[in-house]
Amino acid sequence: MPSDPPIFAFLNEVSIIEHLARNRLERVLPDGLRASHFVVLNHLVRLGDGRSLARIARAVQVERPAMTNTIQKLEARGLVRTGPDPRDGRGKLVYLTEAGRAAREAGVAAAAGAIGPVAAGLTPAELEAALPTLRRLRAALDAARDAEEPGEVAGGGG
Amino acid sequence: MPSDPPIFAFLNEVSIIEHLARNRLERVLPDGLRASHFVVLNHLVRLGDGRSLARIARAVQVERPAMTNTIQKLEARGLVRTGPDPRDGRGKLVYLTEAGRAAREAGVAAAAGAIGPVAAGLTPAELEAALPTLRRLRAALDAARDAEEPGEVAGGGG
DNA sequence: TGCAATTGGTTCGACGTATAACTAAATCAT
DNA sequence: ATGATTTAGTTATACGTCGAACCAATTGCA
Repeated sequence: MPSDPPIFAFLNEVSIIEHLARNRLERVLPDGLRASHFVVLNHLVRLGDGRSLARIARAVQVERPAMTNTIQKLEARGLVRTGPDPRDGRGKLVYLTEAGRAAREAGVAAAAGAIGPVAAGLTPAELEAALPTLRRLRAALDAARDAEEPGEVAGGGG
Repeated sequence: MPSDPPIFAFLNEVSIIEHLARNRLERVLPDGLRASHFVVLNHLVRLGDGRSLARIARAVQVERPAMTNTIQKLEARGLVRTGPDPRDGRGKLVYLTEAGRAAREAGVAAAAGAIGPVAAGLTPAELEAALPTLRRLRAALDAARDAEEPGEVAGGGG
């Protein structure tokens, strides 16, 4: 049964890597911060805060209920604060607090410490060589989502 | 803040691709089969059945309780059957049923139909070019898991 | 202007997975 | 042999995510 087109082998590796990397990341993240929370913090630092839940949800590829949950947790920890959107009565904008920025910095450092050594066997050049393929595949999958809004997608990440 | 080593950008893409691909896969899998269930079916077809839960769990990178749950669901659906391990009184071996093999075939077909077109923009050669990097990174992450058994890892995983 | 369709945020219910803990059986060491 | 350690499978608990449903607000269209 050699029916194993490269795309399947590719996605298989991707899925295992995602799993291992997320587990590893969450093990070192400060204060029990979840990977999904960290991703949101990162997103706000990198792309700017004052964004609505729905916008962030689209960007980091989760459904709105998940983002409601994430933001509630982050707010309970004092890492973000929220306020109404003056331009849209439905909206709710999310802002980073100083603690949030600090947590993000700590998270980045922890991530670097945990992932860096693992990636030591791979050269940056090698990783960068594979990146375009990943980006194209991600873009294709994103576009295939029933032409739902392909919107902005979380930038570089880390 | 250019602190974005390729490894982070890489993992960011990986995590998004995993998410989109899994969602897409589960949307087409027959009978509400979950991706994690499909992975186990696939594993047994490809590498042979008559394996213990723990062995399968290690191979597909989930904890044992998750595998207990998965096998219970698969057994309830009649896709696998289980029996004691004659060589190990603790063990429980998992066997595919005909329905299980059929479900796997249907899943593969569905996956091909759902993923194939998406990957149309990427040439097999391009994907294969990136594969070694993915494999090396996966191996590195796997080895980094505190030297827990790096054991067999699910093969190509189509 | 007024009503339909869409969008934002939330809650509810279902589900998969992780960790911790427990029992049984196998393995190791002395 | 015998007790300590490890491993297999399971259960309990916590938690994050999804899909469906709901209401409020906005947008689109007649």
